[in-house]
Amino acid sequence: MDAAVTPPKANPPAAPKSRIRARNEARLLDAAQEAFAEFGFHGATVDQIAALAGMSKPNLHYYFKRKRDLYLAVMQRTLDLWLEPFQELDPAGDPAVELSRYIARKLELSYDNPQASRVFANEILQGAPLLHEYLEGELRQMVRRKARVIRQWIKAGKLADTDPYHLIFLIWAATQHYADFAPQVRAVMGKRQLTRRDFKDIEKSMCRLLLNGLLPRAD
Amino acid sequence: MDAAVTPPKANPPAAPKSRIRARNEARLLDAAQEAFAEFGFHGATVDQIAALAGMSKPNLHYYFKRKRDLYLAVMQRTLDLWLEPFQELDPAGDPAVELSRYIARKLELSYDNPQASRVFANEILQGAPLLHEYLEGELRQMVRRKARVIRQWIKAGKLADTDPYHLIFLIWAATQHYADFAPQVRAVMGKRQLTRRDFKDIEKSMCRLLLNGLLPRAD
DNA sequence: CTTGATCCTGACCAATTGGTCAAGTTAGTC
DNA sequence: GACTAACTTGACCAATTGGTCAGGATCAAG
Repeated sequence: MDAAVTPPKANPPAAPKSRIRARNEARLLDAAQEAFAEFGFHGATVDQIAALAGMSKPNLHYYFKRKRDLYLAVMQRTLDLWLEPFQELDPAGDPAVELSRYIARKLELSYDNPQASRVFANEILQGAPLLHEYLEGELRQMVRRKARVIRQWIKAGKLADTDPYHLIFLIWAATQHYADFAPQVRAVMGKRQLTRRDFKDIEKSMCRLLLNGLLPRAD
Repeated sequence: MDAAVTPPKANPPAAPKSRIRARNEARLLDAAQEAFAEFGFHGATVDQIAALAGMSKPNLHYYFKRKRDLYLAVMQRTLDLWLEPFQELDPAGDPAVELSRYIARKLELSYDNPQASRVFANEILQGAPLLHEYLEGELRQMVRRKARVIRQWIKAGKLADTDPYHLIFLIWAATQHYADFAPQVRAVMGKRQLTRRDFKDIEKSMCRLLLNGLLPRAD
């Protein structure tokens, strides 16, 4: 909960947060995430979020001065959650294992917390007005670092020659697709819900495809 | 421009469309697509769309009674555009060629018309309230048919064993990612714009990855 | 039990927005 | 040129929405 996103005006420097405050902020964040995920920033209303959190609108504004602050806070949370597995890609590990694990973890996030993914997707879709700095700063550096790792693997002959950036994008796109486009996936597959079991299948299919490719292998 | 989406109330049965009407509807559709792509359904305002199309709001309403009608019409157009290359996957062709061509065409669409992709993404993200029927009907059938084609290819030993549905989702996710998440891609890659050249690289990288996989091949 | 800070609310407001309408203008046809 | 249908608009409205405010309730500490 620190420097991942730099809000226009830094939040009041960490008041020690009473128990009530902590509880209510958490509730509001959950409610806001739900609303923003379903209706987008513009579509979600403050009244609605307050109602979802079981409190009055003025009380919401007591904790978050502006709708945008709430939105930022939600996104902050998501980013912190997403960074972790990406960071953990281990240069010393076996790429097949490392990448498979990363895919597995990203898919888990899509399964456990699709709302977070949707809020993020929405923001990017709108041109990322609030995340611009973050994307060009922190995220870019991090990807650059990991791209270097992938290039090492390639040089070491452990991975086929491929553009690291597009590989990363492919993994992001594929894994988040099952959160962001869930309604389409469900409709096309004719399922009412995607179960944990389904996600295990997805994981297996995706890892195999990425590692071995579509063309049959001799071995 | 027919049954892809069934609007709640069918449009007035094709009045012969004067030249002025045709021109203005086209302008409005373009303007609406631009606005919806950038701000989403709720975020885009009717005034804004009218202004973008160079006409007054009441005049807009003369052509499209409700904001939603405009939105539907935009989506209709996109769907028609997208179906075509998917339909053309040829069971008799070589899968490597067919899939590569499909990827290339989808990427072209992402490059030429990212707005359309974004409007669609937005709609799905919001739970696809208006596209539900289409997704569960027409699209589902079409995917089922193409999944069968892929299974044929697998059975014939031309393709590694993989789940056709997830393969299709992967291609959709990967190709549309470059339209929907363009701001992120640009920021991470440190480019101000993705050029046609960039898209050619993406195409090459994606096709190779998908066909050959990440693990080095003996041959 | 008092006191001050934190928390909470009903009532309200200004701005925005989707949509309407009566009245005007323009284009096409005889 | 006259007439009709198609097109266009300024003015307006009702509803929604983000946000405020003054004052009341509650909590924790002395």
